[in-house]
Amino acid sequence: MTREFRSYESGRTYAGNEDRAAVRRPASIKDVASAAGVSPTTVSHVLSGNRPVNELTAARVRSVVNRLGYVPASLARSLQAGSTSVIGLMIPDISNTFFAELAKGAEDAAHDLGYGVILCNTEFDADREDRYLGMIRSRFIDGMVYASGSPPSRRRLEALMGKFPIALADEEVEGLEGALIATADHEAGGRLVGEHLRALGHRRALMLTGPRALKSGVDRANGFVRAFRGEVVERVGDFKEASGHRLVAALLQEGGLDCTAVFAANDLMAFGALTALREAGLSVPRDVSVVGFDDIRAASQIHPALTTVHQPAYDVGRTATAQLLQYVTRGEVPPASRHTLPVELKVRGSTAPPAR
Amino acid sequence: MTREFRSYESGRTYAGNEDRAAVRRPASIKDVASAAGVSPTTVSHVLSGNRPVNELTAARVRSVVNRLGYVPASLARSLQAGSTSVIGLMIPDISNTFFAELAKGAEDAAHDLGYGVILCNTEFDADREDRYLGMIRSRFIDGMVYASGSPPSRRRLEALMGKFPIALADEEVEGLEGALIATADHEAGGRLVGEHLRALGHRRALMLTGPRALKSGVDRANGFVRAFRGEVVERVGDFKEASGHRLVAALLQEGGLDCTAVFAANDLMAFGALTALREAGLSVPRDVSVVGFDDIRAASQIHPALTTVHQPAYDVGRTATAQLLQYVTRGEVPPASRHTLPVELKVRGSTAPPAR
DNA sequence: TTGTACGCGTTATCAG
DNA sequence: CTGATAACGCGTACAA
Repeated sequence: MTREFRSYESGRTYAGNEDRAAVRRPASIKDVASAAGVSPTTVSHVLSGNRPVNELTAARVRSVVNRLGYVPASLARSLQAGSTSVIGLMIPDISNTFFAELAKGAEDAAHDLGYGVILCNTEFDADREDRYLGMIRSRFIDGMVYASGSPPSRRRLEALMGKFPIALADEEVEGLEGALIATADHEAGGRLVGEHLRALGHRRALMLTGPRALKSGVDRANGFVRAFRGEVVERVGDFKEASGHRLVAALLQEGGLDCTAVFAANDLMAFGALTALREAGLSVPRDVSVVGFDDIRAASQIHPALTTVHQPAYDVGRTATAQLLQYVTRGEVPPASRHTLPVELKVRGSTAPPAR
Repeated sequence: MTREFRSYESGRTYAGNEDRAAVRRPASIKDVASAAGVSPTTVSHVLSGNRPVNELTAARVRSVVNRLGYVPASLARSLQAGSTSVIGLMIPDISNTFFAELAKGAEDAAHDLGYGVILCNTEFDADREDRYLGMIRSRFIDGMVYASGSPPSRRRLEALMGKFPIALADEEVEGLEGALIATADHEAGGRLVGEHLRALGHRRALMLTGPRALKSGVDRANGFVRAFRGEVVERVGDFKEASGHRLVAALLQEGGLDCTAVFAANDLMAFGALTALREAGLSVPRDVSVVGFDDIRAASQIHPALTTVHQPAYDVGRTATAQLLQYVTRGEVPPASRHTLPVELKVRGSTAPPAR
């Protein structure tokens, strides 16, 4: 039993069903005004408190508001105000705990200032990223926290950067210097690992890096090498578990690891390395020590628990967003500025002094 | 060196800085129209293709569009269209991998239909939840996928349910029957575990449940008990790792487990149980088999890998969203309907036949 | 204390 | 093939 309601002013159509409460045209400020015998202006002011209204009139208006279930259309309000109080959060993969934590921080910071967050999950897909960048160009969102980074989209980002409020989180984007950015102290993280392994007595280490293009990875590697002051064998992976496994397995097959420690660029690769070592009959940490980076949740849940560098993903998201909003709320484009957040070494069961 | 731009029509103020590209009033369709010497109507149609336009005129318009960098304000378009093409996703905690997966599914489904998703992370905070529910009442979002559930907010949900498009994901909400809902087949999950353990030869099992208030947990327990057809000792926990540890440790201290298998209501509790067993010098699966529920990432990475029931979190999010949008796109409120998604038993190293 | 009129930027309608 | 006009729903400057 379907019916149609036709609003007399607009001719717009609303379909519904008697059995499950039908969708009817929502009450507008005009409806309230005429029902209460006042002007829309008065209704507006009763609700906003922006100017004094006769208490009796106000009461009458409020009662009508309740009776009609009137709620101001935030869309119209946004149009007139010129801003939506919504920002975008661009990340490659929300199911990666690192980005999930980052998202949580961003959401918290936004919530504190009454902003909403649109989840822009890109899967590193440039088209998808473009679509979301379109939201800022069409001004549906007031700003963007950008933590993704498919290379083809960098040009677009660059074009937007000076004209719209954008903050870079977690990863710097090559060639985009004059930006607001919040990132973890990757270099210090690498240094902490280097110092830890050196203090334990290790002198030869295998370093599994991520792609060379990412500045964060380079920073980690540099920090490590400088602090470790021993021999470092380097192999380039891609941040995935499989690559950690592959690289270590290959080395083992080629005639031995010849290292007492492995430093992986992230926890996932460390997991892969652990598996490869176990398959080769090596014991961690007795035969080889293993260190990761990120401190994702599983790092503390596996056995042996993984020694790793805790990245303040939550803080990165929160800081980037808070900084961005500081300017967005004032209708300004943020200036270039850098916020480097401290990392922490979590020493767990996967590291020990090298065997004699 | 700060300046102000004052738009002559509106008197609105735009602040900027010469050094970093200033924010100036974005070009509107009127600006384009007058610069191209046509009416706004024509500009609109050139861009939308909704009616034929003289190719010469069109070319001129397009050139002006590019020169001015004109992008239609989606806000104004939404106001006129009566919908924003954005929905909300209400979840308690995005950093929980289950909800992160669910969110990914929701985002994918929304993206497919050109919809955006606002992340509504509640931390089970009723105020926060209320604020987000406000977005649907104020029609800033066209619908809501609801996977949260602080008890005090249920009334509000109920009030909204018949009037706005809402879909329940993952967890049914007590007393909210006439709704669109997508959930995993918890009962079947419990049954699969029961059959698995029985087939292995187990006849006495410890079942660690979640809070009794959650229908999903009750379903799992019922499915298990019915299929296991053996003796079941039940202990009530709270889904946290610590509670799994506590319950098992207490039982061990009271004079033995007296069971050959443990079925935990989720993986986290299973982890706690594993730790307690290990601390008591018991070996898994030799002395005791352990099964979890959810299949979070760490489940396959611990040693021994955990036998568990894989929950289709992604599919739950995707299905709930796709179903919701099916109605939203037609401006309808979804009818009551249930979508139960299949689960899968992942048999890993933590289960084996009971010792002789 | 209240109301009128206009602008926000877009698209649909109707007229030419 | 094109344009003027109204309407979406709200806030507010200005007038009374």
